[in-house]
Amino acid sequence: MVNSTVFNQIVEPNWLARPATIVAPLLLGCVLVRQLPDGRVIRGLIVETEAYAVGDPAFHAYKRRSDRNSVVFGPAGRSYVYLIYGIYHCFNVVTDVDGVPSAVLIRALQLESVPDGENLHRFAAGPGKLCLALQIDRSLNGSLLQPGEALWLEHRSSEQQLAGSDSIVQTTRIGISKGVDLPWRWYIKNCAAVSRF
DNA sequence: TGACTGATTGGA
DNA sequence: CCAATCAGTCAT
Repeated sequence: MVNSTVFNQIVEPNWLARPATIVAPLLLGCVLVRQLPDGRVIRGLIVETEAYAVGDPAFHAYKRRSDRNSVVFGPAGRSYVYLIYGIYHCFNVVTDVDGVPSAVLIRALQLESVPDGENLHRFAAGPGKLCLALQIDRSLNGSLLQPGEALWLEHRSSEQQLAGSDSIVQTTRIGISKGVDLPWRWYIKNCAAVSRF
């Protein structure tokens, strides 16, 4: 009864080494931690996720391995970051076992604080916006998600336990033109930091 | 609804 | 080589 009530447990690669459709809802309520080059730390509660997996036509790895998507073919516990529409970045957590392409897109965070004048609940409400807020770009693609690196994940603390499955909404994914019927998007119900309701 | 932006991809 | 596409965001 010492550290467990004070410090969050780190999310380990083995915990992520399951199908993206399993991990994506479990990541809701976990904390994404960003340590900036100057040492400052930004923490955000994950409130919206999407799964991308084998046989999924919307997945970047649907057709073949390439320079861009190679990290999602590797073992769980690394970041997959790509540039989208020429201007924004998207951050994913690589999941499932080595050799099975799979990832979870982190779509929105609830931050602890935001710059003066910014909306606390909207500053990281969207995959491009959260990468801006946490200064995530392609230089972090393939990085290990563990303390001491630029990014890591922590499990839900006792103060932020989700009430139960009632508090999670499962629906279809956003912004894609293929695989639109797969219900592989999850978000925390009634959370003002979700990108779209 | 459409403008913006540039890496990536797939087809000549 | 070139054209289309794109897991987004914001202003209109």
